[in-house]
Amino acid sequence: MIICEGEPATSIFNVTQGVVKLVRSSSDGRTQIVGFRVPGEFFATPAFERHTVTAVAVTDVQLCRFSRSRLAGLLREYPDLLARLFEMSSAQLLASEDQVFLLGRRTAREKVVTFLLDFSSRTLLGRPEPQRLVHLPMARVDIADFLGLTIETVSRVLSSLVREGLITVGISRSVRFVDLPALMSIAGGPEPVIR
Amino acid sequence: MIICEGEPATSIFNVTQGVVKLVRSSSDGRTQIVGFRVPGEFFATPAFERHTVTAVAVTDVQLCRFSRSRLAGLLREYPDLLARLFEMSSAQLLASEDQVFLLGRRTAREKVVTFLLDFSSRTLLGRPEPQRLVHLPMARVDIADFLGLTIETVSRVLSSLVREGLITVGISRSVRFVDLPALMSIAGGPEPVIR
DNA sequence: CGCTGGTTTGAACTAATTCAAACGACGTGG
DNA sequence: CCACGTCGTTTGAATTAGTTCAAACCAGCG
Repeated sequence: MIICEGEPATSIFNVTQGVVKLVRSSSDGRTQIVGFRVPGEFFATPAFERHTVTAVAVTDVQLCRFSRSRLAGLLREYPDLLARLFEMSSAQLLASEDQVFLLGRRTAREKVVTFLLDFSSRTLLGRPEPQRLVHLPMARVDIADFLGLTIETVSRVLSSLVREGLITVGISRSVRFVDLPALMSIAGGPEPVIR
Repeated sequence: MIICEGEPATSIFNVTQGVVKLVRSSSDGRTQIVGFRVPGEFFATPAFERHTVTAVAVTDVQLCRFSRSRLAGLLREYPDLLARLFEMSSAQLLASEDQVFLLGRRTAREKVVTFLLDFSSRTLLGRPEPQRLVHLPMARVDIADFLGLTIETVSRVLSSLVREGLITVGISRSVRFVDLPALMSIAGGPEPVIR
């Protein structure tokens, strides 16, 4: 666990290696992952006094920490940095709204396929077209917690995708996209805005 | 309709009267409301070239529009304004993550009660304690679209809350909270962070 | 070799949806 | 002023997507 929901926010983090999950949880034990962070991405916005999420390492991670005071100094020194922070926060808002649509209006199958494609395109740094192969570093329980499903449902959907020949699952949580067009048509999603 | 998803973003808006809904929709007709905006709140972030949501007036509205060019000028003139924008965007991100938890991990009943209490506390400008009476300007279909439910489910939940004596519904979409403690315990939600 | 933690599969169940119909408020026109 | 149509809302019955509970499976590891 890197940071914990509710504790005083003293730093922001940049992931350089590995994957981090951001979790919201309620007192009765239900948890919802509000996002994953892969290398190159930030978490723990400095806009609030306390952390709004719990951050947990999904794999071994390497992080770059900026203390709040250091950040304040940098902001004075480089005024453009604030614009960059604003941009990042806006991009995260956009991603969060995508997730809202996903959770509110899409079926289990659509959720899983969308997750596979999204995560795939996010982890191949720079390369534009969707990869045919993606490695999922997180357990089923994390995928389920991200998609608002149970692990059994995630597992069943993956099995059915394999049965229908759309994907194959290899060892160590790797997934190969066999019928990419079909997968993309299942993912569909909100009207694609040029982003 | 005030702005439309995907069209070039030329302005940002501040609501001064009435209520606006922000909608994401997919090509197959499913829609998800990602937020409501009440007087005092902004929408249509200037961070992207194109609008990421469709904004529709729920009631008669009065808006204050800032063109992008005007905003750019203001940003040059008042550097602190950017910090304010960043804050607003962060607050919206927080709200969006709340909604993610709501959609992903809570039951229909919890969703509806949470919505009632949240909307109530948001519309009473300034007054801190939750009001006993709230006016819902939007139709059932909008509540359903916000909570990822159907109108029938929303209606059924409200009926059951009335039957159990937790609320009463008056004319013209007004709702009175009869047993506020019980409602708040149903709403519960993620661990309350001091915000 | 046997244990452990994650994953898959099966069967029963349930929360929420779907389909259908009745209901009620409201505005319009006779 | 009242009948009528419209649109939003409520209620009911049947259906289903996803969950729950349970057991089997499997890979990695001491």
